Amino acid sequence: MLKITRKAEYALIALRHLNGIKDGKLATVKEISTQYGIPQELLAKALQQLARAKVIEATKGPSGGYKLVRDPHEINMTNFFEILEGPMGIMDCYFDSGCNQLSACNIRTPINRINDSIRTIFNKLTLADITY
Amino acid sequence: MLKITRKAEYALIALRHLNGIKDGKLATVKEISTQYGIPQELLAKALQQLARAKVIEATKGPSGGYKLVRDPHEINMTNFFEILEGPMGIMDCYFDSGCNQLSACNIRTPINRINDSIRTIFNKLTLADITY
DNA sequence: ATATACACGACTAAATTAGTCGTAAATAGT
DNA sequence: ACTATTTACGACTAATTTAGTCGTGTATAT
Repeated sequence: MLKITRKAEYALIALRHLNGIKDGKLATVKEISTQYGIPQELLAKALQQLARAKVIEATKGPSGGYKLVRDPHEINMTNFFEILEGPMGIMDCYFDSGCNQLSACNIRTPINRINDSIRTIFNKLTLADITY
Repeated sequence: MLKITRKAEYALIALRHLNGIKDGKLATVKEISTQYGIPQELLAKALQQLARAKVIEATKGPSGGYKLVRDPHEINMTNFFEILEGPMGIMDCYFDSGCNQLSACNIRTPINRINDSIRTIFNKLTLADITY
């Protein structure tokens, strides 16, 4: 329970890698996936999502690859996870309104408080923190 | 992502319910499941787990049911979730040692810090907090 | 006895996650 | 222009996890 997906895990490994390479240099999906033993296609998808979200930037063609384009201090983990996995909450009702229990539910308020606590943690955590 | 299971959700609703009823009184699975619109068998299982863990106490037979036996302040949420769902961590490697990425992994340390933060939140949260 | 309520393992169904494949588009080097 | 390389992306399948059901057993109050 409370697990993140492998896709997010892989993406985090990749981001950290990108953060570690020299300015201007690029890293390819292939490089990263072989270096860390990650399924290439799956990592590719994750990086595509991050590229769409403008967290990283892609260059196509030979000698292409990805690089970080944002300050690692500006990439917070709530953001990061929501790019890859959609809304982050321990229960759907934090976002959805379509709940069948509805009126009877006696834990909505406390659950929301927990959610907020977790989101606060992830809001404060940036890629820079992950990098040490 | 980072979701708790429905079973845990149902159990939380039930615990809160048990916490709200008069001292000495019991509540049955049937009552709770109909009141909150929860599948009876699934709730039954969750409560059985909590009973085994001595968080609640069962009385069999007619006019039987469950009651809380611990001080709500002593039931913390890490405990609670781990009774129902096993080890709580955003990644398995927090507990498992059998990871295939292993040596190459560049995020183990930061991931563990995140895990600790989340566990700290849940450690501090007790059933009493959930009840308001 | 009987009806009520918990205990529990086995099973099925649904949903989510993980991973693969095929194809397209851009581009650097020749 | 051709080719090899690399990202882009949707469709698909496989694996795993979660949700929910069923059958059977045991305790007990009346």
